[in-house]
Amino acid sequence: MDRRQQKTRTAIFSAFSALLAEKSYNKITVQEIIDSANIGRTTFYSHFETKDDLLKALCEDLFGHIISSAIDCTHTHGLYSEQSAPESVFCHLLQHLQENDKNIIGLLSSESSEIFLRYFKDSLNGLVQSQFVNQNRKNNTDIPQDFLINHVSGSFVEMVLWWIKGHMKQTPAELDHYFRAVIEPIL
Amino acid sequence: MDRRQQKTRTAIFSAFSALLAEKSYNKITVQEIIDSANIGRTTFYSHFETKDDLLKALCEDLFGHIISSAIDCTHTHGLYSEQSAPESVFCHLLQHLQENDKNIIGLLSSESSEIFLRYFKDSLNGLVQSQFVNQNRKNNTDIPQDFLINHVSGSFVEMVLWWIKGHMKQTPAELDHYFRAVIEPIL
DNA sequence: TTTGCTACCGAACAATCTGTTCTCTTTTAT
DNA sequence: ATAAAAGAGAACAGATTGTTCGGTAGCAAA
Repeated sequence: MDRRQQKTRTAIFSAFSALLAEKSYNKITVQEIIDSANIGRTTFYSHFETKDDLLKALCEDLFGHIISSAIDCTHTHGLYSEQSAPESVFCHLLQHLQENDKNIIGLLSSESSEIFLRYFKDSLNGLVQSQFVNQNRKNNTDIPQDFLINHVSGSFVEMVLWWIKGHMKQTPAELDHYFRAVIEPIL
Repeated sequence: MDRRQQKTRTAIFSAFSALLAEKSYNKITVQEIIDSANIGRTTFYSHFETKDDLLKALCEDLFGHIISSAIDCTHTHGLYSEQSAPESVFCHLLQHLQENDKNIIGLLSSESSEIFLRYFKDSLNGLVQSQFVNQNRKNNTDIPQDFLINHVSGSFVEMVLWWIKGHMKQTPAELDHYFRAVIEPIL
C-alpha cells in the first residue's frame, strides 16, 4: 500500500485518539480532526465516509489486536476451564491493556469510554462463547449458557471500567484473582 | 407549576423518546425534537440549554422513579442479604422495568442504550452500596468491597441489556433466579 | 529517468444546525 | 380583570457537514 495512505491513516487515528482523550466523542468535529491531523479536508473524506466510520475503523484496529492475541492464548491455556491454571486469557488481556498499546487506556478512560467498552464486550463475547462450548460446567444446568456467557464477558468489561476509573491501582494478577473469585464459583 | 410548562416538558420528553427509539442520539437534532414536539424554537431553549441537558433531565426523571421505588423496597426486604427472601430488590426492579413505564424499555433497547444503561448503573451503584454496609459477607474478605459492589451492579445492568436484546423472553422471576445463581455464591 | 497513476491539498459551495434576540400572542394564576 | 409568565415565529450570525473542482506532489513500475 502507498506509504502516503498509511501515513495519513495513522495521522487521523492519532489525532482522533488525542481528541478523544480530552473531550467527548459527540463534541469532536470532523474539522477538529482534520486540523489536528494536519491534513486536507478532502483527504479525510477519501479515507472515511463519516466520523462514525472512523470510530468503527479505530475500534476494529484496537480490539482486533487484543482479541486475536487472546485467541492465541486460549490455544495453550483454556479459559478458566482448566482450573487453577497460573495463566488465563483474562490475565493475558489485562496485561495487554496495561501495556497501553495505541493508548487504549486513554480511550477507555475517556468521556466516551462506554463506546469502546461496548465494542470491547462484543469482541469478548465471541471469544468467551467459543471457549464455553464443550466445557464441563458445574451444577448450573438450569441457567442458560447464553446468560452465563454474557455474564462473564459483561462482568469482565465492567471490572476493566472499574479498574481504569480507579486509576489502575491493582496489578493484572490481583484483578485476575478478584475475577476468579466471582466467576469460578459459578462455572 | 404552570400547566403550560408541564405540557411542553412532557411533549419534549415524548418527542425525544420517540426519536431515540428510531435513531441514534448523536443523529437526533434539536430541530427534529422541536418539530416532533410541535413547539417553538425559543420554547425548547427556555426549557433546556442543550440536547445533553435534555438527556440528563430525561434520565433523572426515568431512573429517579425506579431507584426511589427500589429504595422503598429495601426497607422491607434486604438486598440479597436475607437469603432466600421471596422478594428482592432486583426482582422488584425487573418488574418495574417490565411495566415499561415511560417507555423505558424502548430507550434501553434503542441504538443509544449504552447511555441509559450507564446512568442506570450509576444510580444502581449507590443503591447497592448503601445495602452493602453492615452486611455479613462470606469468606471473600480478601476481595475489596468496592470491587464487589461494582460487580453486582455491573452484572445486573449487563443482564438487563441481555434480557432486552433477547426480546425479554424471560419473566422477572426467572431472571432473578439466574441472577441469584451468579451473585449469591459470592456474597 | 521518465511516465502514468494516485494521493493529497485548498478553496469554495450549498445545505443544515445551533443558539440567541426580537416582537407579538396566548394562557395562567390570583 | 389584570399582570405575569409562557409560547410562537421570524430572523440572525456562526459553525459544521459533505461535496466538487482544479492544481500539486509523491509513488511505483518500466
